Amino acid sequence: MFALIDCNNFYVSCERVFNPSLNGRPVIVLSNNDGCAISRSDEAKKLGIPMGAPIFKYKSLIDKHKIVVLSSNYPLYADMSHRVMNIISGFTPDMEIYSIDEAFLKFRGYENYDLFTLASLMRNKILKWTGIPTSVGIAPTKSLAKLANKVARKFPVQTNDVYLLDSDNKRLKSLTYFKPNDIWGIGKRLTRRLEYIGCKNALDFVNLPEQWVKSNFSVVELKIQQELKGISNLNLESIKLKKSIATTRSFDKPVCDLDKLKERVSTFSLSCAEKLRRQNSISNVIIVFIRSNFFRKDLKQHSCSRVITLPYPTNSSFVLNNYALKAVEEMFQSNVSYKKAGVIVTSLSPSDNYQLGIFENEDYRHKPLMKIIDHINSKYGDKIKLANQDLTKKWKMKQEFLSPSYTTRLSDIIRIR
DNA sequence: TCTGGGGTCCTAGGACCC
DNA sequence: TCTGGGGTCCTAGGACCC
Repeated sequence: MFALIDCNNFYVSCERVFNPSLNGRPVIVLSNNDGCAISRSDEAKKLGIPMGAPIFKYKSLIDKHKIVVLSSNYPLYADMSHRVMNIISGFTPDMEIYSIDEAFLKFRGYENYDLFTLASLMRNKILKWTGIPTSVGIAPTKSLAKLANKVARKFPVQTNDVYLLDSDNKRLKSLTYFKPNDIWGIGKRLTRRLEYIGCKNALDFVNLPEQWVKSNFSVVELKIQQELKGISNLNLESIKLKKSIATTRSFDKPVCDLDKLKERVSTFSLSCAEKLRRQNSISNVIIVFIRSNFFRKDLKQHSCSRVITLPYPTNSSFVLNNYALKAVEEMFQSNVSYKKAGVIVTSLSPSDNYQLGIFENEDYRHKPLMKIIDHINSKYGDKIKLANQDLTKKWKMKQEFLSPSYTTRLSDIIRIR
């Protein structure tokens, strides 16, 4: 059996652990730049704040119901996530950390155990040790465990936050209850197409001919369909290196100036290079994109990306930076206001084991320098930059409602009188 | 006025190879 | 008049996840 354990309203729950006055009140946590609501307490959900809601559109609702608004505090959430995952890993070695607030577990050889009781035990331990409430779904496949988790979340009182989907009757009942959109892997677009051909609930999707699903959608949806029939197709995935690494940002104010845009892309490419070195990878392909604000239909739109295959794989800040800047110069249009840009490095391989180029390879010269820079920057904060980067900290994320880093910064630790 | 960031996987079409 | 088959790699874009 597989289990999916999910932290309820994770970011909001993290905030509540250290600020209990938020309990029972509607709370939302915002995305970077205080743009959208990305975590909502049950109270805020009930008031009608949807996932991803831009807050400026909900100002009156927020004022009217005194909804507490917080900026996202990633150091706090990452640390709390770590603690929760640590506790979970004590229950079974077969664990896949699926996201910051979710983990899949596999119970091999647990035939004689009562999984419902075991899951409740795990849930209570996490709540007691970290203060984070969770829900658990248990089922024969990963997709069904996801669905079972939805049942637990939807009916917390009836299920005690744990749902064991262990019979065909329960499977059919759950599939009938949920919409295609509730299925893990079926999003808005596919749901629209499914509804068009008459699928009202998840069971209708499962009953479609497999051949039709494969040819009209793809093998991904076929696998999901089989998983929902109880045929296990997806296994736990072991921790592995990232296949791509990205640094992308929206700008507070639109950027019309090439030099400013270059400064941003430069910083993003260096950030990617640093992340590459941290996981001991090198990249062979770098993608750079810039784009205007597509919410502003009244302005001239421009969205462009360049995929550059490097002459040799590298994680050198200098090499990646040079190619990224060339790409921006090529793409930039002078009469456009840019709202977002990003750098993605992909086609990654291990840095200690790669094919050398015959003619050009500056990497070996940069390597010791990169090591020193990384060391200094991690020890003293980002002190070493390239000369074309912003040295004045002009680019700062909007975070007006930021909570303290309770668990990761000494000066922010709570004092008890 | 103000609308996030970081990932994965798949497909189609074009260009190229022998 | 009539022009193959089996591959790889690249690019761009789409769909999904949290």
